[in-house]
Amino acid sequence: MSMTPLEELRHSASHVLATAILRIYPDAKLDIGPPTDSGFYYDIDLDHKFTADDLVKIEEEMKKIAEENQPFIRKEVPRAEAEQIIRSRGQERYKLGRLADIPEGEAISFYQNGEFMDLCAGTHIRYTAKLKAVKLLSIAGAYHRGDETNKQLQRIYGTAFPTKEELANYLTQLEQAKLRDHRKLGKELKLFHIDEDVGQGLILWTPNGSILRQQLQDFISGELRKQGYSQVFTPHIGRLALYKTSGHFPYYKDSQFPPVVERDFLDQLISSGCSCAEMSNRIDAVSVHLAEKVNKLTGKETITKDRVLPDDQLIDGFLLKPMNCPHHIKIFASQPHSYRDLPVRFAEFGTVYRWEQSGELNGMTRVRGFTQDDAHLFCTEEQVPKEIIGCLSLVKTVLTTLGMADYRVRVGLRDPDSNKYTGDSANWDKAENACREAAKTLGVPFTEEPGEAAFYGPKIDFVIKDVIGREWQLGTVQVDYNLPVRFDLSYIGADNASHRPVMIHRAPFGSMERFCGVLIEHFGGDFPLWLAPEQVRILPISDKLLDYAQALHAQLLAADIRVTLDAHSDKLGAKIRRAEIEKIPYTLVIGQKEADANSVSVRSRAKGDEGVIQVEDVIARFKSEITTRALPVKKVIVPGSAPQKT
RNA sequence: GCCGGCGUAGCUCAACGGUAGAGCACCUGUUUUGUAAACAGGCGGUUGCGGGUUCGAAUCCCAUCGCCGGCUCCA
Repeated sequence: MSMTPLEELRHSASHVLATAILRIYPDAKLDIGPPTDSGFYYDIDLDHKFTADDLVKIEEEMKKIAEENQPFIRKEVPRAEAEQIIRSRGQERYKLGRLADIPEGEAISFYQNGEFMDLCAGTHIRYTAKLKAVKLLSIAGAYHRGDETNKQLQRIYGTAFPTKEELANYLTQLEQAKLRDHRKLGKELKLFHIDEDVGQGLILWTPNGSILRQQLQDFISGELRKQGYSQVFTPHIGRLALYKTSGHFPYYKDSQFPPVVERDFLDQLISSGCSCAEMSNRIDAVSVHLAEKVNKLTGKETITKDRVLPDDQLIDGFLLKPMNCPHHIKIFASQPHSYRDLPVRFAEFGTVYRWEQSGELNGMTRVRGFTQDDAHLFCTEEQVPKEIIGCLSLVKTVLTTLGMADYRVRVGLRDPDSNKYTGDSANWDKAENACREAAKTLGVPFTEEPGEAAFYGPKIDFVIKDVIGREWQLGTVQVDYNLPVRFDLSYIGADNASHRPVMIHRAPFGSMERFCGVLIEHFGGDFPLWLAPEQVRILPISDKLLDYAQALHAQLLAADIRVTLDAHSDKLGAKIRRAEIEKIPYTLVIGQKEADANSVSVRSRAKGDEGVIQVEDVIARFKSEITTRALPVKKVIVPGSAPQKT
């Protein structure tokens, strides 16, 4: 495996990090230290817990090692000698396991710099003196081999660049990215709130954030009408049996909110002294009737005998819905369908709830309750390719409209070694092919990733990075041959026989919460006019202009523009400053001159003072900018800093 | 869930064993303003919640909740 020069530099930095750590903490047991996209890390097992002060000390030691200008020397050895080297250095705890990973017949190499020697395939820079710009960034926990049943090690993250300037630039970039963090902007611009009394990962949309979301929903709804979708509404809960039929329960029990058990059952259970374990079994269990039905439809023992209990043993209850599909399926199944009706497309902004582990929650991007811009398409097998392409074009429309170009496309296929997938493999092959072919039409590079499929079918995901480089799946299109079988869906074909439809699940935004989180960061809070919660603010330069200001305010409101009036008795500069901080796209300054001429002085956030314009003209301009969903002009000024006074 | 760090006024932060403070925001006056901060006064905190140590706790200890960075997970 060859490394780029930058990776080589960073990987060498991780060796120097290990060298420094062993100098200060000789008892440290090393695991691995690879380069990453933005730097490097080393995983270390040590009783002493590293602190921020330790990082400073370690970094100083690393500088010394760089100054010592040690050469990196490669040494290839036979396996037995490798083992002996590792033992002699007291590093057998993890390194022997890493040695065992190297296949027989492959070269076993060590790299030595100074007194330090590490099992390593390489490659490296030639001398430590080339490490001129290294910075240790953070300490984190990480499981050995990424397996949570293994011991958790301490991971030290750092980064390195060829020059000090590049490092400084990178660190500045990191700082600036933090200013755009949706959690920070969400608070500053009053877009959303998370309250611990309401619960972790549950978003409260404040008025400003609600405008943003509503605008996006209106936008997508308009696109859906053009594409022949039907709006539906469904409740937030469904009976357990529904999810036992779909297969979502109990397979995903750990990532669902626990079921709501009916009161009668609860009373009964309490009086009968039912144990927790027994209760859990009886909730998970499936009736004889349902098991037989599902097994017959799927043609195999999908629901095993050990999950079946007699009806009087079953505990009924409801589940907060973890997805909308079963509800939409039931709408489809509620009426007979002819091939002439297909495709049937049901759309709903459907709110779902999932029990994410507390440590995984993150602002709006990883939450426990979220609203998918969901839809389910029911079509014939022949219609699948065209429908997938239709869905993809919708996602593209969305991303293009918002100027989001920095995303990647992932075709999620099943993992051939896993048994979590339902349905027969011929259908899987068809569905995977349809996805692959549709992805090719996108005109965007995509990767095929085994193991990324949903349990019921393959999918095409749009993945976008947040300001600190974390990837989030947004839009998704999934092909499903399985749920139609489980729910015994059918339509009458031209041959007057019953046929099985194919389902497509799709959500161009993914979830409103995650999408808005990413969107806030994408725009850094400087939303295009059509999305800005407050589009225009009127700034009278004195109270004497209030009458004119109020008339103007009414006029803009009548034109359906989100406008406010700053009636504080502050100087103009203060009003402008406030509007800038709140990232209001346009301010209209009015003084006597403007009032006399039925005009306004326009100041845009992007360009500053744009001069005096007639009221009718400025309204027309705003309306046009809103209806075309124009993207904001990039500001030249760096975010967060005021322009210098001249 | 796990490892580590952090919770002080609406916001950003100070006080680090000895009477909880500043700026901004907000309210009230004064000011009537021309493109990024007028002036004065006022309101506002059982220091996340609960225990403990101490003459005395925001500060030290324990527990719990929440947040942050990773890890694991993500239908």
